[in-house]
Amino acid sequence: MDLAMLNDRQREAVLHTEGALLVMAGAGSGKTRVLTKRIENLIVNKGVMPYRILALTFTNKAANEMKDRLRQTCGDKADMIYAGTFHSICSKIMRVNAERIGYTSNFVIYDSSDQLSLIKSIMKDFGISDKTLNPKKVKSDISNFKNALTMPSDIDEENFALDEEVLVAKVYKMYDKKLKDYNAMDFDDLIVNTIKLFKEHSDVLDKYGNQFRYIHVDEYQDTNMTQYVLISLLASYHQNICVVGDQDQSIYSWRGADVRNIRDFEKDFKGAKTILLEQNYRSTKNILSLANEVIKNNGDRIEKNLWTAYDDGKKIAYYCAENETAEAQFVINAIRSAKDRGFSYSDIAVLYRTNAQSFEFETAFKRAYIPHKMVGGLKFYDRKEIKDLHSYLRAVVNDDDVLAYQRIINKPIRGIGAKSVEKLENLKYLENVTFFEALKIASQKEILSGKAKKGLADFIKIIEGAKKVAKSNQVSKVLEYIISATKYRDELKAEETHEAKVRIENIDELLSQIMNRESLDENFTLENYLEDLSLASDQDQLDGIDDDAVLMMTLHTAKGLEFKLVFLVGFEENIFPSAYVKEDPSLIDEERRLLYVGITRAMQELYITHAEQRFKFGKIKANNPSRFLDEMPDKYLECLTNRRFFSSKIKAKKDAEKFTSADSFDDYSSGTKIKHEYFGKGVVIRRKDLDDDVELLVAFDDKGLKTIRVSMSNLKIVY
DNA sequence: ATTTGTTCTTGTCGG
DNA sequence: AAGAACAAAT
Repeated sequence: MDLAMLNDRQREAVLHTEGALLVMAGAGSGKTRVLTKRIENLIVNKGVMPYRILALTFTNKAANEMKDRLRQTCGDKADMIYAGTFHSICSKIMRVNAERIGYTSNFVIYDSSDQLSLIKSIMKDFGISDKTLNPKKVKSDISNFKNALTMPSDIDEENFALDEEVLVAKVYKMYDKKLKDYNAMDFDDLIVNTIKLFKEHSDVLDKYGNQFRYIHVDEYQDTNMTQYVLISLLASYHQNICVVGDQDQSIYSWRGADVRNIRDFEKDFKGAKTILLEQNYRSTKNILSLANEVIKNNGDRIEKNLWTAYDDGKKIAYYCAENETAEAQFVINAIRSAKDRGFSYSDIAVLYRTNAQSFEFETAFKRAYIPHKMVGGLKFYDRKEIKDLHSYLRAVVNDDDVLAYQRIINKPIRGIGAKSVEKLENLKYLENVTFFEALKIASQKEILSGKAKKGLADFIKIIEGAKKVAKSNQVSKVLEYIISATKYRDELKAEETHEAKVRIENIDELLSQIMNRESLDENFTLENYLEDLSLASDQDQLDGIDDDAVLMMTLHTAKGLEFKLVFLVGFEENIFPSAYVKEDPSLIDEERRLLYVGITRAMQELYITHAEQRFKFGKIKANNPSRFLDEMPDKYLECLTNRRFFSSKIKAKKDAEKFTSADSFDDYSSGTKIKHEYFGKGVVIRRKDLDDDVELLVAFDDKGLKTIRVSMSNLKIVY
């Protein structure tokens, strides 16, 4: 095995196989290489059987890449290592052992939108309005309960002082019951139920604990409490656990990730060794220095000395555009120039804070004939027609997937409305049978109205037909059956709209994707398909694409990736950092870490852009440059704008002083109610954005119409 | 009483 | 664009 390509620290991490090991790996310090080499060393030099190695990665793509690299040195044995995300490994374990905790192995996995619709329907049943409880808040509360391993049975409502908390607990209990009744698990359940399985069935834990002699966890800074518990249980058998991570790149606290895991690793695993990887092999000095300068502003972090042997490279280009169109145009020009200088499209990525920003770039790229690919975002699989067809497939696999049945039972319209569905679900509980059984019973009895009864009979026929096809045919055949039996395509065709045409194209695309998978893997089953679908990550879309195209994605999705050229766009207050920091200032540190991740994706050139005005929710809004701009020393930056660059920095500071407790320029859109020092209360009629100021036409309650400049007046927004 | 069609509101980040 | 609230139709 070739260890020469590793530096001393990396080599140490590769060879330190016994006991607990924490690798603090700065951005671009070669952690993937270390993990792969480490596993290779275990297999090749230490003769460890591959199935005794567990590697938990952040995406399936990372796991596949690891296997691909290992296959080159270890051969087909590489496929036997257990590599995957926490969720996919847990799902694998649950499929084998589901019966032990009251599930069957064909359970479905509910995604966020499934969760939300289930929560909404439960709230409706309880008569809780959306105003009393925000369903999204309930969803995150439930997730927090699960991530703290607080089971519904652990909750005693007596302990809650607030009515709201009591209600959330009530919803949580029903939510948990329904998931079990539906033979479904949400993402949190995959982990929590595996822990439950291990705790309640020591023989199962023994099996896996003994099997996994070497455990690896990548991106450890983004693991949550349940994931920590899970690996602790498994690692208690052989104590060989290696985690890799970087505190400064922790960007998922909003979904339960807890940096305490990485911070307390040495306490949690006795005798742990820590190795620091501080040499960066990715970026130029300018890029790395900028990243270091920015992240310095975070409190509560361990100082790190990330360095590179590379040259200074180009300065970071900063561009302040007039509006979002000009911002996209600047990016296009810079891409063309990069092409002329010998870069490929695929060397380039456009990174943004929110998916909504992608639209402008997509249209601009299309117009400019720049090949591009959007990663993540509104996913293909989130489209209505695809979700409908998938729900049919889910219904075929799982008789109790009530959510899937609810979605499709009246698609196409069969006269089975909400009330009928409610009756049907009641019947399921009354007769204590699966939902599909309940449908069959209902169609024989006089429970539904004539029209609904007829529709139900048709529906049952379709599902039974599809089940029959599924028994002895490939997935594509089942789907084709469903499409023709439901006349799904025919109905769209009859619509004769552009939208319907696109939907038909999507359906055909879905079919061809499935057929493609079938041609590659003869054991490709419907169950496999649904499983892969629910566990796929955004980055997985990059697997196997080799088009020469500019990639567009969110900063979160870009984690772990690198590009020669990076465009960091929308560098503005209320976008990056997100407007949510206004409500909760403690969020700023994570925004800064996200920026750190963004900057360190760049290898050679980094461009940061900002639009002074942009359309948002149908209105023009002016945005100040990101406050993070002030944290970037001028010596690393080069201004590529004929507009005011440094003045905008000064302006931001000036604004901050003037409006410490008030609001910044961007909040004075038309319709805003304001209060003026002398003129009193009024409403903004029109706003005009000047170079360094904003001019407002205001209708004052007492003084009539006045034109004022925001910078000249002491204004407050009246809510 | 239910279902179907229409208008209105809303919008981080994702396995 | 999609779901929710509301109005109209059966």
